Amino acid sequence: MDGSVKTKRLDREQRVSHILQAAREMFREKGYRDTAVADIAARTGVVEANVYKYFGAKRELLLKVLDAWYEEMFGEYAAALANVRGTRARVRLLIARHLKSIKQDPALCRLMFREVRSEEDYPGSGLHAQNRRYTQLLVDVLKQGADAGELRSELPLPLLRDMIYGGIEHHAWNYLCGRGGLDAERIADQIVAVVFEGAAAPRRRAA
Amino acid sequence: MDGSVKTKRLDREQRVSHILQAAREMFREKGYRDTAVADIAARTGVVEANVYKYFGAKRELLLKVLDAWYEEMFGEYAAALANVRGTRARVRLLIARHLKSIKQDPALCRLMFREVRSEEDYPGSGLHAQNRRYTQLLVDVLKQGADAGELRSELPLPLLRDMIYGGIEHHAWNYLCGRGGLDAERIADQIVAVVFEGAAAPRRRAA
Amino acid sequence: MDGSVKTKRLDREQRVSHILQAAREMFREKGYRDTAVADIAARTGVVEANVYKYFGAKRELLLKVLDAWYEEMFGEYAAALANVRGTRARVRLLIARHLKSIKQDPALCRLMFREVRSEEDYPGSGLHAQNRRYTQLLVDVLKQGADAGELRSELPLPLLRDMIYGGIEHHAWNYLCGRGGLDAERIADQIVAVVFEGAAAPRRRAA
Amino acid sequence: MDGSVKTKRLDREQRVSHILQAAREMFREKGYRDTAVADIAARTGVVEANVYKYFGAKRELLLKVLDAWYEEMFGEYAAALANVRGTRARVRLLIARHLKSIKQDPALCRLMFREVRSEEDYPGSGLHAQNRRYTQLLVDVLKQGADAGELRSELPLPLLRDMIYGGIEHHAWNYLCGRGGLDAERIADQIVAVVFEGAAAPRRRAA
DNA sequence: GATGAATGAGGATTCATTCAT
DNA sequence: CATGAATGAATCCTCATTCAT
Repeated sequence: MDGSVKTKRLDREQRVSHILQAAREMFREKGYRDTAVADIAARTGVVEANVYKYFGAKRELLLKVLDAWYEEMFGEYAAALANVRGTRARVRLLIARHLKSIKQDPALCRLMFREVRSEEDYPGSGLHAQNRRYTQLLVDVLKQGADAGELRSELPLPLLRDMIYGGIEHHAWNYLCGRGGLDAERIADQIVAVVFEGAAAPRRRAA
Repeated sequence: MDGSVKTKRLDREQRVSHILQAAREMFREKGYRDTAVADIAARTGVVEANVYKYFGAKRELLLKVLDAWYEEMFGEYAAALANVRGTRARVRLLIARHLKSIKQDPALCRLMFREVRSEEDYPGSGLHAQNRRYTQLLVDVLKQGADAGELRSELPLPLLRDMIYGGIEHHAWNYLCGRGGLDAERIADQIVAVVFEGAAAPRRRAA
Repeated sequence: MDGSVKTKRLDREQRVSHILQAAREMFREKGYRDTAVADIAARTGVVEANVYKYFGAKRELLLKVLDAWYEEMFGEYAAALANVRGTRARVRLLIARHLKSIKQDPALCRLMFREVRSEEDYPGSGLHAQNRRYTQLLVDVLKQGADAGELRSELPLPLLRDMIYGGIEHHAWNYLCGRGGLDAERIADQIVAVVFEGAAAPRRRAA
Repeated sequence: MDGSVKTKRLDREQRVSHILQAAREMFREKGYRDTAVADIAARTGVVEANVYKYFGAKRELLLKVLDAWYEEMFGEYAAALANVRGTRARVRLLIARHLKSIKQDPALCRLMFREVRSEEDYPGSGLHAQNRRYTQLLVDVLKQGADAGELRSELPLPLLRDMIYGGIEHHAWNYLCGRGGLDAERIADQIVAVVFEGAAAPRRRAA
């Protein structure tokens, strides 16, 4: 008797998962605006109204798709971080990983900028929280670095985070728009260098 | 006897200017998508078709509005720059100015991100060129700093530019979305500090 | 209490049929260009978007309407043909029938000329095929006549078909444009006479 | 003093002629509907309102363009006809000429069918008269043939005319729509043969 | 006679979303 | 739970034509 219930549950979960998968593909291929709910329903093999059964609105689909994406990334990064020591190496890891994520799925990345981050419903949303958790990884690493004396203690960490992620995004923009390449390793090195050493020419030691 | 106002006959230049003004206001108030061309026409006091006479498409209006905005900013910044010496001070000037521009007209700023930068017609457009000219101001200052020996010579200048502008945008995002404040001076100081000194704790002098 | 009538829920087939019917009527009454899709929707008792649900574009409606028309005519003619023997009588039948169709529904006839036949999407369309099938009836009859020795064997059948149908249309044009009458029987006789005997005066037998 | 007047006159005529020329070209290239009055004005090098100075409406331009076309053709055909004797040869001349005109300027030919002949303002228009004068050439030739005893006397001449011109148009349709070729001489021969000898197999003389 | 600014009206199409069955 | 019929609202853009200067 409960077997059937469990089966039902699985069905529902699978259905939701299928729809999300279809949505992710379509959004990737055609973008958010150019994807009709009907398209997603069709690809999933269900009817439009069915999509609304599981997701209240088209936008929710978008949010859920990106949420899942962050979930994946977060898990991977956190795991990778566990194996690396030294603030500099850890920062570099997160930067390189972020760049690689952009390379691997630029379409989803664009969705974040184009369709989500600018919208009014983003701040406070679950996706926003997810995003914070994601970038918080970097802040934590920086914090640990500061605590360990590897970084200046008075640094405005959130600003540093913004300069890193913002810089990456700014820099990757052309790539995201389908133009040019993206050499993750090299850029990661350069960012780390700027962040740690700064741009100022070293003072002559003596006199 | 009725309330209708006969549209005054203006020459092309004036009419174009009026339409642009109205568009700027409407876009600011309601955003791009939620502004109908008819709205702009109404505010200008002309008929919709008249708008299309001078601007081939709604999107062109958006581009022209932002173009004019950059034009204004560029002129101001370049002028201000002429009065300041020292790389650090000059960089700080541009950062603070940029932050203030964001504070002053966050709506136009959002338009750039939401509606323009992500779109396919942006790269290669006149607005893109305008934007490059704008950010190039900073690159030039950095370049001069490097030439003068104030900055490391091997710095990847474009990346530095991206970290600064990207960092600013990332950091200002909440403000842009109508949340929180923006202390331009303080942030400018912090960014300059990070950029010039870097985040690494200074090495102990001795052994 | 208001006059609005709740649209009855119909299944796809019926709805499509109703829309087609309404389109046929409107096109007949006001012509293609002067009929708005909204008009058709209103007459059908549904909303505009509903029309687009079943017909991708206004033009598709036109094509479908005419397709149905040809379908009707083809069935009737083919049936009638089965009961008549002799090439001359069979040819005459098709000519008279065609003339009568023109008389009966000149508006649809005009639609073919004004809106369809001249357009680029016509050749190769389903309607084109339908039209060929229709006129092929005549070619087949002529072919049988030639095989039976009633017609010259070397006749260019397609040209003959064109002279007959083209002649009919040319001749009926005034009627189609709402001027003058159309005596189908008499014209059919005349055409048949010209086609079979030709215009040349019979050679004097002797000498 | 009257010299200046004459100059003015010439100016006006030239202006009209230029506009007509431009209209003819544009209509040929882009069709009637897809040509804006502004296009014609631009090509002529004048302002839109100027076109309206000389032609009351866009449609008048179309009519005038085609009128001039018929004028040219009529002159040529009438002249050519003067040198040919024999009804059959004369009929064949007109047919071949008509086919060649179609070949030479299919675009203008299409304009007649698509935009003019089907419209309500055509019957009774000057262009209609022009067209009648043009086709009347053939009727006159046939009439002369009948009077001379070369053709049956009881023939319905207008119908014969319609079968010939209608047949030609029907037959040339594919060519007019940009598909296939058009062998004027061969088709002319075939039409003449059908018209004069008819389609019926010659009766066996004897028994 | 020319200019060019301004108009007015029209019309197809798209989609997210709901609701009766 | 699934279906799919129905909706409603929104908007860009085109163009022939007129009229003040």
